[in-house]
Amino acid sequence: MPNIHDVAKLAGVAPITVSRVINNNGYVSDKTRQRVETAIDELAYVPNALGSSLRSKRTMTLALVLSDITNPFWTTVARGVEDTANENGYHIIIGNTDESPKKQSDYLTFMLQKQVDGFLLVPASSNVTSSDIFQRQKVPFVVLDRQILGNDYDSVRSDSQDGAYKLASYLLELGHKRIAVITGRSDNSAAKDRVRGFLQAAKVAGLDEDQPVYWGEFNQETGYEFTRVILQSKPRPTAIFATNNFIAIGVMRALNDHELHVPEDMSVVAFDDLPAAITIDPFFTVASQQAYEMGKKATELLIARLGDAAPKGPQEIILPIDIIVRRSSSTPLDAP
Amino acid sequence: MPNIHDVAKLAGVAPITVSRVINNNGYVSDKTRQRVETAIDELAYVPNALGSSLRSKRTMTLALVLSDITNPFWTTVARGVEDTANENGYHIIIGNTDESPKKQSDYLTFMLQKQVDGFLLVPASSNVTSSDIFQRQKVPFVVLDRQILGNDYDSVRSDSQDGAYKLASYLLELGHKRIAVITGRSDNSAAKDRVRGFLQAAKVAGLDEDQPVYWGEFNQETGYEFTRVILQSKPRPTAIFATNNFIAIGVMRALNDHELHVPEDMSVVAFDDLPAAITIDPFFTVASQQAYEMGKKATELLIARLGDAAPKGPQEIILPIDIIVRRSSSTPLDAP
DNA sequence: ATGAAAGCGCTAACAT
DNA sequence: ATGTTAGCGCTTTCAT
Repeated sequence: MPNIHDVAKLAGVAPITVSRVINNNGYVSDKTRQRVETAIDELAYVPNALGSSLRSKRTMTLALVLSDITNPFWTTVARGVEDTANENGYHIIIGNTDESPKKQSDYLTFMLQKQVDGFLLVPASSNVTSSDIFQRQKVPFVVLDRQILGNDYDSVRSDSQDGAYKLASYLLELGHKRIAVITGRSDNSAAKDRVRGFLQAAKVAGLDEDQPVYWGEFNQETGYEFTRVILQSKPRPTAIFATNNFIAIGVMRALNDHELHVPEDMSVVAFDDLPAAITIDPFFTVASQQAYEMGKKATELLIARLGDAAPKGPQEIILPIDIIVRRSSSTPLDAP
Repeated sequence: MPNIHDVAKLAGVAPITVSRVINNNGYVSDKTRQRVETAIDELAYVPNALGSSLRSKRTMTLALVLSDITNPFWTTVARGVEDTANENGYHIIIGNTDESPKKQSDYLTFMLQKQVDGFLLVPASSNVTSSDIFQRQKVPFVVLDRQILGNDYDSVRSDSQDGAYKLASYLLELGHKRIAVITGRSDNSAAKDRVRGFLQAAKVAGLDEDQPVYWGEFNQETGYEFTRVILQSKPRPTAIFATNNFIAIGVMRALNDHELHVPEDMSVVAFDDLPAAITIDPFFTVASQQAYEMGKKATELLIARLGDAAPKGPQEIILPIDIIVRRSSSTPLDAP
């Protein structure tokens, strides 16, 4: 493969001049630029980013570490990140942690080795002090969706507590008196915030505070299994509050298996909409997060940190949540 | 940030010895290894992969360039690629082309600059001779899902023609006499193969060969718009054959808008299953591709090429397709 | 079992 | 407007 030296020789200039043409900086006369570009084409020269980055100490690459790109919510966040990064001349590399601190740590190490300029992190667990590794390595990072220990970091997340409050209030106004909540792990701040918002709404509505709350994972199995438990419980709740989209799908599957109808036999509401692209007929009443916007805002903040536009202290951006009422919820019937 | 030199100094050895410890190759005594590892921990040393790759000419990174990670089919392929790559010590970086040759070309250039060891490519268009760029740069690549010009390249794809043949035959056996096909762009070999398989089945069944075929994009809009056209056409088809999952969703939305029931008023069959994770209640009769397997097989082939296990000539791996019958299809009623 | 020297490809810093 | 020099951090090659 030809290198910058070969191009320089063919064009009759010094390597640094070729570099100036490629990166479009410094002074190069039009005539010289022409000659260099011809040489580049002739040799089909592709600059080696390793050499460039090693010397310049910038890779123009950002790392996005999230739980699972299979979840349409995260896919949407990722597109927001990718689009915004590209607009600013950056590229991204993605890692899936599957909520495992071990996988997260492996990816962070790998990406640090690759010398990414900054990180966008959805922490696998709030208990892992993943921020240490960044601070030691002096790499800027932005935390998405969740909170971690300490408060001296940049973050972008939805107002989960308020969203849950509004979604629960809506159910309560319909007249539901007993609502089951199925949520994620207790070391996930979003899972906790959503439960907190729910309980707050229940309290305001004057309900007894021992509404059933089931802690599991943000996945379909959790939704499925706990719904089976809920259906056996007495008094049986008239509504189920799923704190993410996968849990909601598990809930629906369990209800279908029991031949129960939604919303006639059970109301179901959820966090996180499913993208229109993969939905035949939007059905769930949801607290809809601004997924694309979350990715965009976080990336803008990170890129600002990398340049001169860095804000002073740690930034905390909280995005509002909208409630969208659809057909999965209605006034309660009397429990059987 | 500390470098290999700092670690070497602290451990009282030469940098090359540190390198040997990190990469676990060459002879290092246990005692020396111990000292080096202590030094690494003490300094929180993270090896710089840029220096390493620049010298060794290997990045242990593969590029996956596909149309759109938002499509659950590609998400599944990507997980197959990622898992297989990781098992073999490789990492992947992903680029979305959105079926645009320009975006594809931009990503290929970027990834070549990053010196990836090999490419997994879902070509945006069969007309673009993207293989040129690889051959010039002498980077191994494997083509997924589709065919491109020439035949001297490695590829992994589903047997689209046979899958379409079986899916169409199934509809024909139910008694459908007029079936509309909605498919992707004609420069997409998979779109063409599926139409070809369909027409072949129609011919075998003795149907007139002017079954309506609508060429568009592999997206929801195409499914939606053409379904509206189909509903106006005379004689009206009794079944719609969607050649991918997004088209199928567009079809369903259009039918819902017209208050038509599936399968009572119209049978619908599709290529590509939707993942169980995001499906409440599997409904479509589908030709199901082995998405994960496609990613896995392609990655194994690419990694074999990179090592000594390289097969001789170009390999062409064709995966079988299964038909799964569900509730979206039935015997036809008389057309209105 | 360990090390010295050289160089991968590029650009920062400093000329001219 | 263009060039020279040096060096980013690592590993290949060759010694010992």
